[in-house]
Amino acid sequence: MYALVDCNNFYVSCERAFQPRLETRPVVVLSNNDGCIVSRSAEAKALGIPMGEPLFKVKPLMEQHGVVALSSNYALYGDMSHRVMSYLASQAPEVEIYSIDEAFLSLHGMERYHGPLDAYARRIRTEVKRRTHIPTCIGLAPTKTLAKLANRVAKKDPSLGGVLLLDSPERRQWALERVAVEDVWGIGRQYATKLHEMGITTAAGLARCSEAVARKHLGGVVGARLVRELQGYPCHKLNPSEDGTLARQTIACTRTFGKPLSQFEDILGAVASFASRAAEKLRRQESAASVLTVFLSQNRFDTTPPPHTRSAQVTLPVASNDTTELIRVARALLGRVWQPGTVYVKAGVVLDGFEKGGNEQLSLFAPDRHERVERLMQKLDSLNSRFGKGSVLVATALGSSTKHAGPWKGQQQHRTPAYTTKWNELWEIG
DNA sequence: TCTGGGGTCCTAGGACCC
DNA sequence: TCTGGGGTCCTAGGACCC
Repeated sequence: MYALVDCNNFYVSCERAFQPRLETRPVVVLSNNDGCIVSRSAEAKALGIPMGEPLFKVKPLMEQHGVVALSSNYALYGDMSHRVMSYLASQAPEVEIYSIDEAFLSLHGMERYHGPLDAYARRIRTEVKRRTHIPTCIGLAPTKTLAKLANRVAKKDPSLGGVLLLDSPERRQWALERVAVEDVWGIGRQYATKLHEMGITTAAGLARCSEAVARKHLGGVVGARLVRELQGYPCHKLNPSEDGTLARQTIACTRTFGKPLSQFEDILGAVASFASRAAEKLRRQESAASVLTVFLSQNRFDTTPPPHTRSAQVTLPVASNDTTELIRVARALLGRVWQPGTVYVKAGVVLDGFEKGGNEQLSLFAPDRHERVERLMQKLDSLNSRFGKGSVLVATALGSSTKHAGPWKGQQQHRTPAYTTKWNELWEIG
C-alpha cells in the first residue's frame, strides 16, 4: 500500500505558520517578480482567484476583498518542507520526496506494527500539523496513481477528515467515479480534450479503457501504465529519496529579468549569477556536470507566434562543479546566443550529464588546483549558508553595475522575512 | 506597465557502427 | 552494384507534473 501525503496550499500554509493573523484571511503567494498567483488559501480559492493567474488580472478583485498578497520566500518553504519530510521519513521504511510539498510513503506490511492504515495516516496527519502547523491530506491505495486520486478525493470531501484509504474494489470504484478525467495524475490539457471528445469524462471511464486505446491516444507506454495503475496494478515503483534529499538529473536556474535587457554586460551579470547558483545546487547533491546550456528568451507575449528562444550547449571534457569554471563556460555560450540590438526578458543556465562526486578527474592533471578549488567552493558554500544565500558572490555574478543589485533583478514587494534560515531575519518572540 | 520556475519521462529520427 | 538486419548514441520536441 502506498500513501501520498500532500500539504494543503503549502506556501500559504508556511506563511500562516509564522503569521497567525493570516489564518482567517484570504491569502495568496506570488511567483518570482510578483508575476503570478502560485498558492492560494481556501478563502482565496472561494473568491474565484485562479491558480497561475497573472497578478495584474486579479488585482481589482483582490483589493475589493482585502486579499493578502505575499512574495514567494523559498528559503522559508524549503526549510518547512525539510521539517515535514524528515518527520515523514521517520514514519515509514521508505519515502519518496515527490515535490516540495508531497511525498509517497511505502506502507507495505505496516498494518502489523501500526494497525489499520487509515487510522495510522490520521495520526501522521495530526502529528505533522502539531510539529509544523502545516495541514495535509493523505490518500492510501495499492498504486501511486490511485493514491494520488484518493488524496484528491480526501481534499475535496471534508467529511473524510483528510484521509482516504482505497483497500477494496468497491471503494476504488466509488472514488474513480467521483474524479473528473482531467484531474487524474498524468492527464493534462491535451489528453483531457481528446478524452472528452471520445466521451470519456471520469476516472472510472478511463479505467475501463483498453490498453490499445490508452497506447494510441495517451502517449504510448505512458498511457498504458496510467490505465493499469487506475485498475489497481502497480506500474510505478517508489523511488526512495536518500537522506531526505532529492538528487536531480537536471539543475536549472532561469529567471525573467526585472526589466527587459539588451546590453551584453547586463545579461552576463544575470547568467553568471545563475551559473553560480546552479553550481551550488550541484555541489549540495555532490555531483559534477558535463553538459551546460545557456538560453536567452525574448518576450513570448509580444508576437504570435512567439519569438524563438536561442540556446547554446557544450559538453565539457571533464565534469565540473567549480563555480568559476562554469561561469567562464557560460560566458562563452552567452556570446554565441546574444545578438546586439535584441531585447531579452529572460535567461537561464541548465546543467546536465551529471557524474557522482565532484572534480576527482581534475586532480589527475592538476592536483594543486583541484584542492584549491575544492577548498574555495566549500568556503563559499559555508559562508552562504551561514549568512544567507548570495552573501558571497563571484565578481562576475555581481554584474557590470556598481550597484549591488544587478539590473536583471526583479521586484519582491510583498516579501516576508526568512523566519527560519537567516540570522538577521530570525523570528522575534513576544 | 504588469504574464513563474523548476522538473520528469518518452518518442522519433538521424548519424554511425558491425 | 545491390542487398540486410541489427545495434548505439545523440538531439529535439512533446506531453506531463508541482
